[in-house]
Amino acid sequence: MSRGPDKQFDPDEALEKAMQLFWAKGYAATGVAELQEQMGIGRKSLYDTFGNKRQLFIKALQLYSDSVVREMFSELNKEGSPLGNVRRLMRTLQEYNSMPESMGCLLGVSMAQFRTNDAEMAGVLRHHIKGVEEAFYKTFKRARDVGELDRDTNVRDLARLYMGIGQGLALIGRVQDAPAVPRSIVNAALATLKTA
Amino acid sequence: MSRGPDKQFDPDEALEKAMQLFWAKGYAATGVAELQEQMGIGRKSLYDTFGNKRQLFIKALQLYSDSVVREMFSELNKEGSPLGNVRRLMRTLQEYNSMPESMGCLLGVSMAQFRTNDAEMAGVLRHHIKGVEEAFYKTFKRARDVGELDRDTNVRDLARLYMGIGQGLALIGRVQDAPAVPRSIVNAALATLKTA
DNA sequence: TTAAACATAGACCGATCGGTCAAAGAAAAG
DNA sequence: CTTTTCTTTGACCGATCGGTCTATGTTTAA
Repeated sequence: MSRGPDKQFDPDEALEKAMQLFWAKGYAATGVAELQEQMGIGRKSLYDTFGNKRQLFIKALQLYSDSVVREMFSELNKEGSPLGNVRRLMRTLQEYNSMPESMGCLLGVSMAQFRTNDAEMAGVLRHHIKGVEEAFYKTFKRARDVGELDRDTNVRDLARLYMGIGQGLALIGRVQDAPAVPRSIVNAALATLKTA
Repeated sequence: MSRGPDKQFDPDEALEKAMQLFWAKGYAATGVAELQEQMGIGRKSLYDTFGNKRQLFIKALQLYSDSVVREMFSELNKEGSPLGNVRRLMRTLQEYNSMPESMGCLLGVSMAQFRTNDAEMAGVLRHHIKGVEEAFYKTFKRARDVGELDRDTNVRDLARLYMGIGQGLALIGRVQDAPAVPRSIVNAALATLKTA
């Protein structure tokens, strides 16, 4: 048996580049030629390694969840006050989405390009945002357990609200040229958490 | 002087159809051939009347603000409790974005396709979402004046939060197949308004 | 050394992209 | 009528779309 030569590029690095491009421009507006240029690989390699544009995109979503989202939300798992962690995360999100060239959230950008009529893609996106919801859910539940939230707080609802606020914030950040609006959104969001 | 024949189509109706298509699919994924088919006009008529695809899209955004958004937010201007109006509006948004084929908000869908690097489009989008912010702002201010909100409530921040929640809700609604998540978001959002 | 299994670059495919243009038709003014 | 001005149709443009395929390495096993 022969195994042939190894790839001359790192598929993970290439996928990372593809993710960045999809993130900035969205699925439809990103061309394969542009992708292969950014990824630094030939077209055949792209199709052999990732299938096609759509499958590449789905893999990019997975990578986004596993890296960007995971990294960002790792804040929530730190020790100490759960609500403190939420506040720190939200301030980070505020800062991030205030930058003049901020690209928002790849999941949100993608939800704007697909709908339930594309059952597979809608399912993939639901799966990923469910992950965000769960991260908030665990944290708010912990907050309630330690008494930082009222005992009758519906932490499931609250988690979904914060996921929604995050998506709205990221979306709006894409077209903002000043930090005022993101700041307001996070200010008002965190103000509601004082009902402890 | 001769005036020549009138148009055989209603530009307003054609623009309405274009708006619907951009709304469902987003700017990049909507082709001109598709547009002219849905609008029921020839290609030359489309370009003579609306300029080009981009200008047509900008006109569609304007129409969306003037019709869909205006209609939806007229709820806020009704007499009676300002916060009651907000609650009714949010429940309407919840219902709308729970429908299995919901398309979210054209403004949000568009923010996902453009960024600050496209200065003109970013400005147009900022302008339109500012309108949403103002609608909430006036209502929350009125709520504070009537004592439905604490005197020290930052109504500007609150307005921006609700605009953000609305965008997040609309975005998530595009890929949801069950009403649970939109319901949670609105439940939790309205729960924070009880601090009157 | 030869053959099999892989990866590479890039030509190439039909289809579609956004946009233009020429020809024909229709209405109003003379 | 004719002329002028406008609209319509649809052919057409170069460019790009996503995707395939051939030809050429390149590496490993036999």
